[in-house]
Amino acid sequence: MTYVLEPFEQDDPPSGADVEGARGASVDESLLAGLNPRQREAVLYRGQSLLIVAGAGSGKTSVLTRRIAGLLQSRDAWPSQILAITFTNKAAGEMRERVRDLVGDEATEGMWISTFHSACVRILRRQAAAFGMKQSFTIYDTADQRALLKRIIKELDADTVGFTPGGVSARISKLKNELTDIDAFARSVNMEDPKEAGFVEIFGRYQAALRRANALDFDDIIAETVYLFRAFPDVAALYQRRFRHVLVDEYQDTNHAQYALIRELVRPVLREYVPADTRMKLDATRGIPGASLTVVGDSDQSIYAFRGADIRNIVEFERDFPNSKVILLEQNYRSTQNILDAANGVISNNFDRKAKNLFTTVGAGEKIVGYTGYSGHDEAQFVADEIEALRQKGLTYNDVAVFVRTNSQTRPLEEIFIRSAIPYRIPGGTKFYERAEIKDAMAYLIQVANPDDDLALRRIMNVPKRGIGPATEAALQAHADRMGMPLREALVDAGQLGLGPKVTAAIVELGTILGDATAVAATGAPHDILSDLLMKTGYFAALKNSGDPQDEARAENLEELVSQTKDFRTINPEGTLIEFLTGVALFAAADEIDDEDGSVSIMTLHTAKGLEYDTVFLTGVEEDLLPHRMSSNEPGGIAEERRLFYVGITRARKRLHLSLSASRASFGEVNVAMPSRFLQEIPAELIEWRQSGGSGGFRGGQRQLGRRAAPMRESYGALPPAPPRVKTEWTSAVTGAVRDNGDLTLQVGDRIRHTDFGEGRVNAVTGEGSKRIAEVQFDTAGRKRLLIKIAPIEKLGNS
DNA sequence: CCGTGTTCTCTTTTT
DNA sequence: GAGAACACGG
Repeated sequence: MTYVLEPFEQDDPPSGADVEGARGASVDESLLAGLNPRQREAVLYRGQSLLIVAGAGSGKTSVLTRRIAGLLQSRDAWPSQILAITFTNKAAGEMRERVRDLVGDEATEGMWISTFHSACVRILRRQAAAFGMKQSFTIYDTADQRALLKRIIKELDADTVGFTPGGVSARISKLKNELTDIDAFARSVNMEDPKEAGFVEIFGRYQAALRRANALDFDDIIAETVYLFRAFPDVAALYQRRFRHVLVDEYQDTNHAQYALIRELVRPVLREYVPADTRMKLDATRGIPGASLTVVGDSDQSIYAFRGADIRNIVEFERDFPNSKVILLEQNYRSTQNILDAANGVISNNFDRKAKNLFTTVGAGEKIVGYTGYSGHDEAQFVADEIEALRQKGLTYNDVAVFVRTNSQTRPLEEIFIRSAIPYRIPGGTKFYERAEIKDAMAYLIQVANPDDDLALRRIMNVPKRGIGPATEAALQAHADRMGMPLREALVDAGQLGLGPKVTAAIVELGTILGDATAVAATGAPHDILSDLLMKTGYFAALKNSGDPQDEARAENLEELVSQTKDFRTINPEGTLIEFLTGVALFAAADEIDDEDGSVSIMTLHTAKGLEYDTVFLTGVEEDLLPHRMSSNEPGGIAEERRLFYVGITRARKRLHLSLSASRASFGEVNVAMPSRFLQEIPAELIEWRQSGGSGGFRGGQRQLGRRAAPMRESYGALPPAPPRVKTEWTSAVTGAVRDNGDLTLQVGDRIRHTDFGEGRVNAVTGEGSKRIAEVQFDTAGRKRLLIKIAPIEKLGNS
């Protein structure tokens, strides 16, 4: 984890910072070097509110960082008066780095460059007392949230009437993103309806439990900050006075709560909240004018509607902030014209958008390569072969990214990459922090930092095994409820509960261990606390002494966690346990991308946003995957999927590969897949379809690891233009001819030949129509299941 | 209370 | 095809 803490204490502006500086001093010409006129304007504009509509690859990060540097240079701002919000911690780190390169080290001090969540957590910790929480509050991730909801639903027997943790959490999240709290919601809803009343009950209990546990979920982090500002104008004024320039990146992906937060931050400061001795420039009412706001975004790249992102925030910016200036950046500095033409072709199918056409001066570049495999593995093999072929031409693994729509698509890619000895990483896919043993260790740390967190305690109460089962836990819980204390305090009272001597001793010991750790939590080094806990509780020993071979790996993972806590302390010498936990909770997939570690990155299209690569493989361009099946019911769902495709395409600098497969395994079974409708939106002459050459499947399995054969497929050149929009069948010219065995009928006992697996005998045939599957016992390749319609097979006769 | 074996559900994307 | 939930026997 590379998360770097910013100073925790209130970093007051340097004395004199609220003086009206020598405004309008000039910006050094060198700061504007290489910028086009529009970009220059975006750097230099000094009005109240500015919207930069930045098409993909239009150099917005460059503009944003220079704008910040320019504000400093021209004395329009002190560093500490700047608040820049980015989408990921990684983006924040890079922005800080680039501003530092422009203006020097000390000039970035006190500047806040962070994500919405990090900034809000920072504010909330400082102001915790104001809204009745302890500074040590912990953050619940989606899994914690679900675990808690599951418990509540079970308590209420609400599962029997159809409430699921997932469904409820989605709904709560939505409400919080709309700043609808439990009271407002309860008022708005018909409580006669048992379904609604049930939801209100669950929501209420959930919120109460969070409060009792001194915890916030992701959505609370933003919403509570807004509520805090609204309830305490004096607290809001503190930040309004401090942040005179607010800059927000990826504005199209802000949700209502985030929008409201920004509105609060740039609100003028009323006279009553202006200190008497201020030297800041006052407006006519003797208040302080609102901070200047710069937002950067592109509605064509809005891909987080499912998370409450509201595209209207950017579309209606000019209405929301009157007298705002809008600057459009359309020149693209990233991709070749072919790639941009494909992108423009796709996105122009979204109606209801402002016309915008990306262009470049770098020339057409290479054609887009298309490939249709007959299975996910075949598609993955194409990617692997192509990567190796490009490597012969000098491309490095770092330059390559493989995009997927869903996480499950990474599996065949991983398998083939391992087989092909291609180094890869899956940011956000390792799920290190989601492993059971890591969650256990984290629960210990959370419990130590925040003893009110009953959920964390329940998780580790019997890990390692202490003989505390459900009955014992219930007894402890009952005692805690009776006394009105957190579960943690009940541990030390175990002796009063008439439990067995052995289990009582174990409980008291746990209480003591946790108590000792909490005593040093505020200042102690996280790695000391963690290794102490792992030793004293016997968790580490339990894994080491176990017979289960997997436990060895688990122990290693714990060692890895310990070493991460060490790294944390190296980077942040004063970093506390609670700060470590915050960093982990707010750590995002994109934060772990390392573009210099010599490996190919495999990631979801969502994670890919904001990134760029020389060579991009966009895989699974199929109906039901992209656009995803789930999106087709939702209003605007297809348009959002199209934007997702657009985002993927525009990540590529030089080479773009679009691939798909004629069949896709999901949820254990294989289904026939159809090419995505989006493919038809790309001018056909831009794509050069490669044939699968009749080969496919686990071709990689027949080659030696690490040694590469020359690229094996020949190009058949561009294929005829796409047919009109109809349901495409698999003989389609859209995607290049793919094998289609038509109505080939196989029966048990038939002999067949497969291009990769050789000859075999059909053992069974199952399924209907295009999904008919043959189970074949091959003479040498073992038993396989094949989709009869598309497998590269021929019938030899009946044996 | 614990371990094991079986059945069942589920898969979109994420701070 | 995996992970959770449940049932059952020690």
